[in-house]
Amino acid sequence: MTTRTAEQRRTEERTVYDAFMAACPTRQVMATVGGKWAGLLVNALAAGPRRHGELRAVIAGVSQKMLTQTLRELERDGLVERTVTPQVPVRVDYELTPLGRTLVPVLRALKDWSETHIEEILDARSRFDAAPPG
Amino acid sequence: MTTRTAEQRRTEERTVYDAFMAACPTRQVMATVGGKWAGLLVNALAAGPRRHGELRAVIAGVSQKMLTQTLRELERDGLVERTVTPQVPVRVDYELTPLGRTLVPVLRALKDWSETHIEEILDARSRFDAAPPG
DNA sequence: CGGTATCCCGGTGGATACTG
DNA sequence: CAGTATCCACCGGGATACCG
Repeated sequence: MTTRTAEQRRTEERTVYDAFMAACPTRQVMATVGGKWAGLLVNALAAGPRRHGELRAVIAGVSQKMLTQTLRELERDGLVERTVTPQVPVRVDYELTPLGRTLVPVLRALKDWSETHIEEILDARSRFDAAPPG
Repeated sequence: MTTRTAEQRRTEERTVYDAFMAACPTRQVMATVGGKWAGLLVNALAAGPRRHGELRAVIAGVSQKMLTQTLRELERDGLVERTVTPQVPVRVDYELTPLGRTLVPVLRALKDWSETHIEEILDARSRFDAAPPG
């Protein structure tokens, strides 16, 4: 039988979708920016260049592993530039690239929306969680 | 000795940070909206009410588990309203709430930024990945 | 048709220790 | 000070099967 089963068709559709999703610009951006620390980092760097250690202090709570990792991702995407000054001990500065700076307003819009509506959301959650179980 | 060790201090700081992060509106919003499907879902619902099955078709690739799960989260946050019409078989419609609709422009801004700059990002990645290993 | 319940895998991200 | 290397716990999310 040449007819595909429902399973086969779904798997096929999913493959197609995967390709589509992988190409989706928004998802690709979210993969980097949607991370736990990326947003905070871009925000912190919006004020100007910062050293690794300064960021650790400002972001408070981030492990140096995640800090380095997130900075690498942002650097890879061309949002942040890493500058090494060879001295002892070595000095490393991070700053937003022009591309990175164009992202700041977008993130701030998201932040503004969040701060404006967080109460409504929290209220909605309370109501939802208190909803009759039947 | 009443003096705290460095470990203790760091753990303490992290606890404080945790409380702070947990309260951060942006992070709370991202927890819901940053999900793999939430954005696409809000976008799909921006055009009007849709049934569960319709969404499965439109979003193409989402499992019904994730669809239901994501819709629940959005409903819990008051962004989506779920309407059950008791008939056989039962009919369920989803639509954006007024609050949910205010999120649409913000998401679109993010989408626009992504589509505008995705090429630059992709280029940056290529350059970064091709960078001299030394 | 819409939803729930399980099981399971992989990625994210935290702790810790070590290098230059 | 900045970064790398492990190890590991947790959770998002996919597959599958079953309910109303």
